[in-house]
Amino acid sequence: MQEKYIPAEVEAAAQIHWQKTAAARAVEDAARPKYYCLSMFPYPSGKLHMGHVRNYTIGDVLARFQRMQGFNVLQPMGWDAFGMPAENAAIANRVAPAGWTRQNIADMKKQLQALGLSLDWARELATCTPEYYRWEQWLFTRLFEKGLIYKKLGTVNWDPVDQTVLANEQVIDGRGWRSGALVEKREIPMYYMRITAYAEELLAGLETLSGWPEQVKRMQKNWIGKSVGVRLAFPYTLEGEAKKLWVFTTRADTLMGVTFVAVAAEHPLALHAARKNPELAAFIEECRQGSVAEADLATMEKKGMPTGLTVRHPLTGAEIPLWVGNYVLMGYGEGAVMAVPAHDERDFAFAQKYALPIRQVIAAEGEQFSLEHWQDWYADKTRAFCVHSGKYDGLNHAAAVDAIAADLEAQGLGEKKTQFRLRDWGISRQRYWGCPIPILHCEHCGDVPVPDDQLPVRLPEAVTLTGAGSPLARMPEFYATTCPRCGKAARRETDTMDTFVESSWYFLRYACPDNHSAMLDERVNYWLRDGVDQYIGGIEHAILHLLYARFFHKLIRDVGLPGVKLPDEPFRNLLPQGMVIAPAFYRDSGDNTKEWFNPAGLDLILDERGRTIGATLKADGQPVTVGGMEKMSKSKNNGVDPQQFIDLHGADTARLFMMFAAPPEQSLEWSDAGVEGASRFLRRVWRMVFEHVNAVAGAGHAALPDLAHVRAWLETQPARKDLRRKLHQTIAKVADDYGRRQQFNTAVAAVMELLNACDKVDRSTPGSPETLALTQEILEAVVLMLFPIVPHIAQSLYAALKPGADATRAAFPKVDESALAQDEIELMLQVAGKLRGSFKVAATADKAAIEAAALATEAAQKFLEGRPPKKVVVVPGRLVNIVP
RNA sequence: GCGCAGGUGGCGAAACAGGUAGACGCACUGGAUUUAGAUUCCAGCGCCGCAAGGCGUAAGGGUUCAAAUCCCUUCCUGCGCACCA
Repeated sequence: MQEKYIPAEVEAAAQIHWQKTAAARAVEDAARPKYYCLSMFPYPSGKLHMGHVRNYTIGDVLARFQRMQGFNVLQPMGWDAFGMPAENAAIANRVAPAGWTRQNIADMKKQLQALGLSLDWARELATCTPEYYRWEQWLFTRLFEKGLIYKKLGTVNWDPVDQTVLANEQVIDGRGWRSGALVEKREIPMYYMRITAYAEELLAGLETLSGWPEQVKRMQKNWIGKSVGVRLAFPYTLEGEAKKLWVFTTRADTLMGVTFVAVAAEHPLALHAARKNPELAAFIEECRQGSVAEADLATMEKKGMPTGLTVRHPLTGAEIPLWVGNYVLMGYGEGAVMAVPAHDERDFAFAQKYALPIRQVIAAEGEQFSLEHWQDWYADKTRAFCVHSGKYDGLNHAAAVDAIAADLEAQGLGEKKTQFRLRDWGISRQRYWGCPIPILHCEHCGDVPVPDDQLPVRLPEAVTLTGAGSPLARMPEFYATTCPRCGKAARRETDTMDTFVESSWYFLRYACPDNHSAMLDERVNYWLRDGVDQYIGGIEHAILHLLYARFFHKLIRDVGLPGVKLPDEPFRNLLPQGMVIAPAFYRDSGDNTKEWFNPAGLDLILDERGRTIGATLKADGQPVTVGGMEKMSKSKNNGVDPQQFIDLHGADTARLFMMFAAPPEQSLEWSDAGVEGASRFLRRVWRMVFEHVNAVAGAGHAALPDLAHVRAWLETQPARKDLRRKLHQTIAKVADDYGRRQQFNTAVAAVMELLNACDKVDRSTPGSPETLALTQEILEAVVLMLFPIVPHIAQSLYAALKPGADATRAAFPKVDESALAQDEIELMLQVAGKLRGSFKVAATADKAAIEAAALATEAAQKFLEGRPPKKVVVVPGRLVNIVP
């Protein structure tokens, strides 16, 4: 064994060994329990970032631990390869998105391999290949025929200068990111997936996901947003014709307090009124400006204008003014809302602004209604009741809703209805680099799904991108075709699918990526028998991706594939991982923008306590401003390049630092000093093994004594007996941290503590065959306990400790229960809840004996001053609290 | 704006079921080894205080024998908001 730890050599050797032995290859084996460990696949942006390293290290730690526990582990990897960055790169660098993406995949694969992840590369897939997306198209046609995909108008961001649809991300302060033009909302036909048809099941399914964090389930529940309310109509007459304006409300009990009704700017009624009202037309035009992002809509100033039209109150028949409001969304519900200013904050602010009447219809016992103090008790459904509401006066919330709904229903003006906040999923994108939507438009037959024998609809790869619309729409060789039903000329759909569609089912395809005749086959039944065992990925995916994937999984289950049986939920356990953050440094550029500097190009100025109080740019020696901790990103230029880092310190150091610095779900602060600590620890373990191996060789014993002999010897060696207890306590703790708690930082800390204890004892007594045997037991366990996190160095050290042994095939160390037994334990002594000392009792002592021992302590005597205690609380195994 | 998290020494964090606050690591200080540096080793390290002791988990209040942990109010930070992935 070499004295010096050289990560590059150790890691290369281990990786070659794993490759030769196909250590990570996953093969179906009905006789063995499986463990499917899945990390969210990356977008091939070109370079791995630290968020990836963290994500995949967590996955690898769990995969390796579960292998040591005897499971048949599948840990696959692939590429979420369609998306906008490839198009942006294509425009900027005049390279085709396909080639750019493939090169990035090749580069990133090398980086992933350098990390020593135990991935089964034989199952690698990329979503931009026809072998993958053809099945997505195939499924699309099935869903289209079942009515689970349909067409309707949807609102998008339109850049009037670049003549293109923009993603929300491309709209900055209401303007197009390239053109700077004011963005407009525009309605275009799009295909939608009927996720609302699964709303109930998606909601109910959350209850079965015991392996998901409550936080994520709550977010999904609120996102689905089931509410029971009343759909009701305000009748009106337009050009002599009787019509109804429908709205939905969860507070029908406030119906008598309605003082106006508001519709969206795009609502037909608003457009009708605007024809004769130029001022209103101008306002509607103004409402068209800005992005469609909900956060923008919700934070903008609420504005409105009367249409001059009125609707009638459904119960009283009173005339109610109809307004246009910029906060009412056309694509949401009915595109109209009833307003009760007295009992809704947003309506209240709107009414104040435009001097609209405010009418109290809810009161509570002992509460005075005022415009400042009604929110406090309005929502308190146990106390509030109707007032100024005619026959409904005195009814509480539920009774009033029932009565009002019944009266509305009798007149055909409303009914109780369950509504979801969840909206159907618009999947059409007017972009090139995505999966083509397999639809043909025929003048005679309408929208016709592409027949199976014409699938896949291949995305042409030789294209020129201009930034204005999709090149597919300019390629007759792509879109010109004939209708499979009538044989006449037809036009192929040129929109592509939302890339969320590809990422909604890739985890199923890993089971059988080589099947060219079916989407999935019976291998799925093995790997997904009860779903993916562990899914790991960024918390930012808590709602959208995870909800879409759950939905898609159920769609595939219900379409039914021959020989395939899917569980109801795809992901049994979910571990959402926090971000990697680092300090960001900048200079103000004067024009309200900031120039960000990478820490690699800076000299940091530290105060006497080691805090960063300033920094200068190496290039010019001038100061830069120290910003806060930010997510590592291109825009803040605060990223650390994983590859450079691995070249410098090794993959194991990177993995150890990432696992030790914070628990997986928390954000992780990058720190060069912390990395130094991780590196130091690995050198220390290496040195301890080196010294031990040399000591064993130098002692020249024929063989180290066996366990029975060592146990007997320990009875005469209390310090070493304690050390062996500590070893087995540590094994129990580390196994629990890996398996149940998934807290790797405390697992590492426990091993460090064990080594600290080991060092202390060792120095106090000389070596002997028994000592060496105990140290051997400890070091073997330490190396195996660390193996999931730092597999390369552990591979080397295990072979050094046990020549010929392969750590990759080793089982996780077992706890020796007999080593855990303890004769005497220490308890804390509290007086009036304050810690005043401690005392020892026999481990078998009962409550009475513990209490007696506590009262006999000097500290207790001092505080009691001879008086009997008022109360004594005994918590066995922990403490005694004496209340004098 | 709405939804969901989080806030503990100089720093990253630990405290798992309401029961020893600060494990483990970093930084720092003192010492040893070394030609020097790096490395390594030993000791110290929440705040105030000579000490006894007191105070201390964002702020304020409450429940309890006992609160970082439970409840209420406020403040701050992060994530998501449907076309970034």
